[in-house]
Parts: sequence; structure tokens; C-alpha cells
Amino acid sequence: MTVTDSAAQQRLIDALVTMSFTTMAVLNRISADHDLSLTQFRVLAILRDRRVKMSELADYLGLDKSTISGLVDRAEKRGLLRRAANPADGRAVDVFLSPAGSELAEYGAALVAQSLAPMLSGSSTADARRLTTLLERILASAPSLPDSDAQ
Amino acid sequence: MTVTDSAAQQRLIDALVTMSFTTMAVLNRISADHDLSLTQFRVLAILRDRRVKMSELADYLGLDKSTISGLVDRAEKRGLLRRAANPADGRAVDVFLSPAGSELAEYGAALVAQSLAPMLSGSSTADARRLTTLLERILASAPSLPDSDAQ
DNA sequence: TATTGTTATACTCTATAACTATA
DNA sequence: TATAGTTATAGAGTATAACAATA
Repeated sequence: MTVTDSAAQQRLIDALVTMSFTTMAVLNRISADHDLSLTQFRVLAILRDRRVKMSELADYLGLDKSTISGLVDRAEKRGLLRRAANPADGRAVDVFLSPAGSELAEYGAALVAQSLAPMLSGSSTADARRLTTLLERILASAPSLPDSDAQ
Repeated sequence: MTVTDSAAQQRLIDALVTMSFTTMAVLNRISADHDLSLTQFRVLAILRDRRVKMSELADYLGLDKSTISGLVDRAEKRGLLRRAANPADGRAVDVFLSPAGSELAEYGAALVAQSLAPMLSGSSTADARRLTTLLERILASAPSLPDSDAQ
């Protein structure tokens, strides 16, 4: 996109930002419905297919390690996840989902799909495919952000 | 999109969610760089071209009125916005940007455009136009959420 | 009576700084 | 020395409940 397209570019940016707020509002509502903050919900999503160290969780979320301690404390107290010593590094602590956490994570992922589907149901299959391709192309070239693989 | 396209639909949802997190991370970073929470940043964006009542601000953001009181308190103390009695309703309080708040809001909007532009610069003009159209079409049919017109 | 806004309260989220234990 | 994690602390964000003022 060239510099002369500034009006068109601004329009794209507006659409992207509005779409992002709309999507985040849906994720926020789903989280709140289950007494989770969006961050807690993201933790569940991240741990759905991974067992990670506290420090890795901090990296995924782009948050300070002390924040992660509190976050994991509360989720552990609720029985959603567990800590365990890392076998390879005596300083490190692994985090992973409990069965209850795993169940909630799966349910949450399904809810996200269900909640966003209506918004997309107006698009034709061809348009949906086109949109997917365009978004994926942008994401592939974007500098990977802390949270780019949550969900 | 038909029910048989569930894999394709899930892929679109994943792309949309990832893109949303990426966009929000950018907005969060810009906010933090100016000692604003994302919510404060949104307040500035909302008030950029509007003078609203406290209750309307609550509606825009989807937050409780008591939350708005605190939010406005802090921003007012920082000199970014001001309260005034609503001339038409003795119970209501109007909120609007101070000159400093207005300046920061304009600067912030420009920063958002600048920060998101690189991510989009890899797309051709035709692709950008196509993406804009697809997003706008979805947003037009989406039930308008509390925050859909921030920014 | 209903609505608008504020205040008190409580909890979560977040970062900084100081600390312990391990590498 | 550097890294991993926890704890103490402080401030912001958020909602609920109770309240005063106005419609």
C-alpha cells in the first residue's frame, strides 16, 4: 500500500480496530460469565495444549513474572491448574491444567466459536475463505507479539 | 457459511481472534507509553468528537457507572478532561476533553495509525480494499456492542 | 418511583523492588 | 553473576450496595 492511499489505509485501520474491540468484547463476556478475567481465560487457552514454566507463561502474556505468580495462585486455588517442579531446572516451576481446568478450557474454546459464528454467518463461504487468507497473510508477516498464539 | 464448513470457520475465527489480540497489544502498548490504561485511552477516543453524560460514557464502554466515576476522577485530576453540569438535566453530569486531553487524543489516534500501518504495508492496495470491505460488511451486520465505535 | 451520579467496600490485575534458591 | 520464582507493596480497574439529588 503506497503513501498516497492514506484515506483507504485509515479506513482499514478503523475497521480492524473496531473488529478487534468487538471480538474482545465477546471474549470478555464469555470470561466474565465464568468468573474469569480475560487474562485467566487466556491462561487456560494457552495451557490447553502445553505445559509451560512460569517464565514462559509470562512471555506468552507479556506480563511480569510477579503478576503470573498471583494469577496462577488464584487459578490454582480454584482448582483450575497446578504447579509442579520442573525436572530439568531446579529453579523453574511448571504450570499445567487440572482436569477441571482442561474441561473449562475446552468448553471456553467451543463457546468462543459459537459466539463469534453468528457474526460471520452472513459471509459467503468464498468471502470467509478470502478473509481468512488476508488475515493470515498479515499475521504471518507481523512481528509475533507476546500473545499471538493465545486461542 | 454452511455447517459443513466448520473447519474453515474455525480457521477464520482463529485468525480473527489472533488478529484482535495483536491489535489490542498494540493499543495497550501505546496507552501504557502514555501512562494510560486501555480504558482511559478509549475514553479519550470516545470524547474526541463528543461531549457526553457520565451514563452515556458507561454505555459506550459497557462499564458500571461507579467505575466511570473513578475513571473520570483520575483523568480529571490529570487535567485530561472536565466535568460540567448538564444544562438539560439537573441530575446529569457532562464530560468532555480539556485542551490537553484533546491534544493527547489526537496524538494517540495518529500513533495508532502509525503503529498499525507497518503490519498492513505488506498488503497490496487491492487486498487492503478487499479486507476493508469484508470487515466492514461483517461489522455492519454485527449487533452493535458497547464499544463498537471507540476509535 | 425511577434515574443520575457518588461513595464505600472488596477483589482482581498489574508493576516495582527486595528477597531466596538454583544455575 | 544471572535467572526463576515469590512476597510485599501500591495503584488502577472493576462491580455491588447504599446513598443523595433530581425527574
